Amino acid sequence: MKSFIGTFINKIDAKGRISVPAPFRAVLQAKSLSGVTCYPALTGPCIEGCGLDRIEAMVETLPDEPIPGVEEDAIAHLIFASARDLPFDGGGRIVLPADFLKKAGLTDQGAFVGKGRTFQIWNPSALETAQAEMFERAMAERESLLRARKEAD
Amino acid sequence: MKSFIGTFINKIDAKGRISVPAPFRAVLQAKSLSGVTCYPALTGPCIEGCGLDRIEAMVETLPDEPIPGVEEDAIAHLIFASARDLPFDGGGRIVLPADFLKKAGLTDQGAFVGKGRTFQIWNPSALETAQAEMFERAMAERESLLRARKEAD
DNA sequence: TTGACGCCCATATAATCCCATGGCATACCA
DNA sequence: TGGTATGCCATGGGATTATATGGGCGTCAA
Repeated sequence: MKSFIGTFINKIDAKGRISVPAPFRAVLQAKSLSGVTCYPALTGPCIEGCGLDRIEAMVETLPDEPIPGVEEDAIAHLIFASARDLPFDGGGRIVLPADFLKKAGLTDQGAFVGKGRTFQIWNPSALETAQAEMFERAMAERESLLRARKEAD
Repeated sequence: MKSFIGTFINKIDAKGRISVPAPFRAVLQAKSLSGVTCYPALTGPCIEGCGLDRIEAMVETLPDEPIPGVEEDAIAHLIFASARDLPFDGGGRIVLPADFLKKAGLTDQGAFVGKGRTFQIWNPSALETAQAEMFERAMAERESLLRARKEAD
């Protein structure tokens, strides 16, 4: 199973088009997919994407109750209602809908960030800020772990 | 299971290419891999590498929730965002991306350092400095251990 | 009619492949 | 044992291909 790896910055043209990085396209082509499925990320100001197969797998995991509970309904709504299937054009580009551009603060450039099973599309400068924060937090986490280990000795 | 052992210094050409040492390639070929996966090391000014299988194994350990927590999201980000899959060319070389060259201070030469399950790529002179420091610290550690043992007698 | 959208082609640049070379170590032969 | 042949490996450069990106044209719907 190939995964989405690496960060690639591409341009967004006047039509809202952006090239999906070739390595990411290769991951999808391995599943015979000719497009990506995108939805607003719940964890940050960016767009998340994956293959349609993953979305369909999500459907399977949801309980198929005739009368869904409030929780399931909310989850289904968040993911499925706002998800869009974006097909590649001849050059491997997708068109980002206006609401996605707005949600992620995208203007002239988009950064594709690999996340393993999924990827995200960020405004490059927002990405830099967010990454710095994540790094800080990870380092702090690491420090406290080392301290705990030392005390345990 | 073969592991990455030894140190090899190879040239970096104008295109950013560097030959992966044949013994290292053999380790990867044993796993039917035709490339290496590299990422900036957290512990020092160098690039770390391993087989793609090792990264994919990490994907498996991550929880596969439709809605990831912020924590899991950050972990996936730190692992995958800065990693790159670098395939071998016909001569067993890889091309090092510009940001890797910068991170590790690489210019005309790179030192491949075996670390068992992984390996690292260093600027040769930076490696020498770092190794001297590591040696100093190891010796100091040894001294204090010996002293502690003597007091215990 | 005016956008929005899908589809096509054009192009510069960057990445990838391919082959040639020289050095080193090993294997082979006289 | 000395000398030579062979093969692998690291490296250089050129040719070919892929990629990212810009723009044009027809179709459909508001």
